[in-house]
Amino acid sequence: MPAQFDPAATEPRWAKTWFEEPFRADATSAKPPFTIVIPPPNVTGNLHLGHALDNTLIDTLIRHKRMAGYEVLYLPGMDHAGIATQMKVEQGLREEGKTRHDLGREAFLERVWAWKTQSGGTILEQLRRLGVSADWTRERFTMDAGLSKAVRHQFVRLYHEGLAYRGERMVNWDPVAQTTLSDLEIDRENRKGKMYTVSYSLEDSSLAASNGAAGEILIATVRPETIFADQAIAVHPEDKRFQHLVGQKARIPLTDHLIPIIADEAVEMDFGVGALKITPAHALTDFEVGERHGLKHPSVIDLHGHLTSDLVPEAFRGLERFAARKAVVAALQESGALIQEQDHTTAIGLSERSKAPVEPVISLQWFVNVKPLAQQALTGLEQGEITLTPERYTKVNRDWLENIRDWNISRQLWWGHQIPAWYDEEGRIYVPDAQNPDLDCDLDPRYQHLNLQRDPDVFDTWFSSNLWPFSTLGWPDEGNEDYSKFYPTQVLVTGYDILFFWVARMEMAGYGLTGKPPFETVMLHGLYLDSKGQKMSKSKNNGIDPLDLFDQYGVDACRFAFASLSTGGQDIKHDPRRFEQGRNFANKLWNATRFVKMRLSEVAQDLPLQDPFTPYIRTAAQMPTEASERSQSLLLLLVQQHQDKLSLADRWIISRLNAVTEQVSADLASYDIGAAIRGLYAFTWDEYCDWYLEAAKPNMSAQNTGTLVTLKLVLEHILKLLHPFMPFVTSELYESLGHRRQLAVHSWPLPDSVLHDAEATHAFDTLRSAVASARSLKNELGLSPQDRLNVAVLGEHAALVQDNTRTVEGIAKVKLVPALEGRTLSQVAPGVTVLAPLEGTVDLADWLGKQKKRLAELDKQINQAEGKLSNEGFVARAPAEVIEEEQRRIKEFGAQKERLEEVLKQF
RNA sequence: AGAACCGUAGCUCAGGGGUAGAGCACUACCUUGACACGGUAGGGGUCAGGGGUUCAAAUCCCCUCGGUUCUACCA
Repeated sequence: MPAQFDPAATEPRWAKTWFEEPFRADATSAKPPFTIVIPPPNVTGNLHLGHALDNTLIDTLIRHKRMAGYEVLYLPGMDHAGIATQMKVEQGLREEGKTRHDLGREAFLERVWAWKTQSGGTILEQLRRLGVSADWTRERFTMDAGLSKAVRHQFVRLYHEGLAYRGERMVNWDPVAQTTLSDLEIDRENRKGKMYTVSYSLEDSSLAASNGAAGEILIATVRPETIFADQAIAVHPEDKRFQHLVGQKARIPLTDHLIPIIADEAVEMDFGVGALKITPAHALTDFEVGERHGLKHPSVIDLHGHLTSDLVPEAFRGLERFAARKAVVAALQESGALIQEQDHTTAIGLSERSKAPVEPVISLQWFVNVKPLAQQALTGLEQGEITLTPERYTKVNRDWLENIRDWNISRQLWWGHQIPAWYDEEGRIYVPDAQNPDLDCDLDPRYQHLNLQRDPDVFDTWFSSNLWPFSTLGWPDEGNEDYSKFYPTQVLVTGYDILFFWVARMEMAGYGLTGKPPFETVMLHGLYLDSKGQKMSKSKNNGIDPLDLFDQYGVDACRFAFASLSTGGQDIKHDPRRFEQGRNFANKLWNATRFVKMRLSEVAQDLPLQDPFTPYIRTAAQMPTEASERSQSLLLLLVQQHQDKLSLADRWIISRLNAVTEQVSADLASYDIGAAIRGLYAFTWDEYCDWYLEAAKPNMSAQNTGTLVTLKLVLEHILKLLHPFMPFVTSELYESLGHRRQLAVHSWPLPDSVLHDAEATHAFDTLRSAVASARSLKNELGLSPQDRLNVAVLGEHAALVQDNTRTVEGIAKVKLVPALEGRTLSQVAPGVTVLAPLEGTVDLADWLGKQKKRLAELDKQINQAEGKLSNEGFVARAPAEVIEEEQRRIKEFGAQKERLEEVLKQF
């Protein structure tokens, strides 16, 4: 066994095993289900740290539950990412000098599928490196037949319930991708621009607005190129400056068009010049104002972002919107209508995919009225059917469901689920019957006399990923085994940044279509930020590739870092030191095992150290009830069989292990994965390796069967507890200890109060104090570790130390003697004072300084405790345990103080 | 404009009414038969500031300052 753990030599074999012989979920099992569906990444995507974090947390929960005896399903898959995928394939076509229209819809889609088969989905391969224990036989894709059927059923149902409708509304248009977008596919970005003050002349030149000269009214705008589509000028109804002008008319500059001046509450009096132009076709708020005032909404910008329409003076027609802005500004300036131009920062909406500024347009699209669906989800949330952790996100979830707007679900793309709606020559809509949703209307015998054309558009990708928790399990076939067994799912793990669009939509779809919550618990984690605390983005080029981290530190180390950095949904700032810590920890574990194996093979070849329950695998009938588990507890068995042969250290580590087992299980139950791994790290390193292994060293002859068995079983127990977090190294080590079945299918240890041993814990703590004191003295005396120093022990627990002479001498590398002659250097600790002969070159002043500091500290603690106890309120109101603790502290610190003063008398 | 989170050792972060913690960094010593990706002994903090509640506040409440994020946006 090499002296260093080499992840590269270990990981590929296990990753391959877990992919080729996946952990298949058995829908017919009698075990209780535990289901997590992966948040499906884009088929175009690469693994980023968010995915790695998600899936580390998921796999940790999953591996734990599998070991704990649940029928576990971890369902992997991807979504088809409508726009992203289509743009990717179109990019390829462009390089061949073609467009998708050259191929036609059918050939284009064949090409997309070919791309998907060949180069899509690398992300799932990357995920395998992470060691996820997914059921790869159940991998799903949102464009699969089954999931497509689910989408179709969803639409048909919503249509017949009156919730899906077609209408003319203002939508977000991506002029590059040539499709509508939902609000959530838009990134807001603050950009520097200009705000223009423009003069509109009043029809009645005898009037004046107080913000301009006679005969004019000034308005402010950032989009002067849209003035040709203006339908009104709006002012606030209570704005005294303009009240006399309401109902009057003004002329759009560069044209002869007159528009009314209206009053609307949406206007902010204090902003700009107090008046603004209303352009209902080109801004959402303007559209809403227009609706209130019965304005028309002519458009002057076409779907490619060019100025068009008879309303536009010929000079500007055909200009691209940003070129048009320059031209219009120049013309306004020339005509004297441009009064002012000032710098102004506006939040501009950019298409998430094409990065083009989004153009609000009025268009005929399919929408879903989500209010009733949101209401059902809200009710479920209120009733606690879904729990969010951290709990504070419940409010965010609720706010989102309460304020949700109608959802534009149609996209002008080819890649996606084509909308199952047909139109006749008069534009009437035909949608399949609710009873027979799979029958296309143009194949429906009832409609053969009509010339039906199918809607060419496809659904928003979210209109399929909202079904993911149940479409992947066979819905709409609710009699399906998988659906019956594994739905609703238990946990959803994702970043809080997509609480809004994905989580809320799954909740609505779950309640609306299955009548059940899609998941019981939503576990939200924070964003993974770069080391400066900034969000990673392509534009900033500050992304960190998890695959590089895997290479550099090993996957277990990365999983350790992800797990230990994740606390309470806080954002995670990248810190390489945490990955080093994980790497070092994996190595520590490796070497602890190496040590145990070496010693056991030297000393104990004949000992019956085989785990008596290997290959014991818990079956359905043996669900972990407390009673059945007890009889199976290896540690309990160990304690029973070797009771007389256990050393103090053995008893101590078993008691501590039991406490840690209990704590880790509790942490996992409350989804506090960070606390769980931090606790395991501390126990493994600081207690098992630093103290127990050292204490065991002098006790490892063949007669010490208690220690030899403890050594091995505690190690195996640690490997089990760590397995969900660091599956590679633990599987490898467990196997190397002689187990034939892989660690992942062994059972999760349960704590047992019988193993709690307070006496051993206190006693061993005293030994630790004695050892630490002896080491400290050796340090003061400038001795090297191998020098055997004679030390004597005084104090309340001196006898205990003497009873464990071999252990203390072995760990501290000292020689315990009954007493010392002459001057001594001493170290006072709880329960014991350790003395060493004062010889050689010692910096006495330094040592005395430290002792005085220590004395002052003791005094401070004693005074604090006495202060509390002399406070009547404290004695009257504090709990009895707290009062006893203070009394104990006075006694303990008092004893130490006494001993310390005794020691200092010599000087 | 609303909402939430954060401010603890030099750095990155745990803790979350009753004794201030970890990793890294720092100082000194140690290549001792598991591990230098290691070991031992140390140094280092008025828990952002101010009020309040309480017998007791780093922890709960309020305010201020600083930082971050989300949502909505003002032409």
